[in-house]
Amino acid sequence: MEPHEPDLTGVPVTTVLAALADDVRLQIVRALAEGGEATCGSFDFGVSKATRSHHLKVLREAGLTRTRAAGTSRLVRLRRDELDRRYPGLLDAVLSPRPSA
Amino acid sequence: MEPHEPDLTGVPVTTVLAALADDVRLQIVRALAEGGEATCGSFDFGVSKATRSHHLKVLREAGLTRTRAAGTSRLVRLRRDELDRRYPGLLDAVLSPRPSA
DNA sequence: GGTGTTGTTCGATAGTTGTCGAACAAGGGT
DNA sequence: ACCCTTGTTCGACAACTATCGAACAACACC
Repeated sequence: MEPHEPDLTGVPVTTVLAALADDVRLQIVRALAEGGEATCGSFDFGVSKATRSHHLKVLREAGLTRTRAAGTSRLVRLRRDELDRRYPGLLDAVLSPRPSA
Repeated sequence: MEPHEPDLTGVPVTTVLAALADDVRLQIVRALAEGGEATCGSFDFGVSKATRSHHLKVLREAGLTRTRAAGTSRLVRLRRDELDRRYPGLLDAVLSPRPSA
């Protein structure tokens, strides 16, 4: 099965934003931004593994992450460079909003 | 009725992103970013006025816009400065993504 | 080959959301 | 006073989404 990791230019902005507009997924993205590559199982945010798998699929299909097999695990990483090139400042703004209004 | 325009610091990031993650609302925001203040009726993007009113409410309650009465109309404007202070680069990135991947 | 680990997929379900028409409210103009 | 314009609110409805347990698949290791 192909991983279905789309070209960033082909993904509507609304799809990217919708992918980020969820608490669990935002925590995943935050963890990836800080810790680099990680296995799916490392994202234990109080949801079942079925739900986790679903969220990772949403992120992947929105072009936010890439996944590669590594034995029985799968390693997920953020497509930081590509995202920063297409949406400069978006990830920074979303991941660490300024305390000022 | 109070307009329910929240303090930006009190709105979760996911709420802001969810508000932007809709095609009609993004068109409204884009129009506001380019044209400044505008009446609700000026946003005719193929939806009924009930739907339009709903979208404007979502934007307002997410802290993206302010609304003030002006006769029988209402004038809507983008909270650009506040948003740029709290989420630097977000609006720019969302409103005009680079063509490069 | 069997067992355990790691993820994915498949229903099912409850909650949310986008959409509409119709009814309502508030002003302005004549 | 009457009407017209402009928006909001109220059900209603369809579509989507987040969530789960259970079943399945792939791989490693003993």
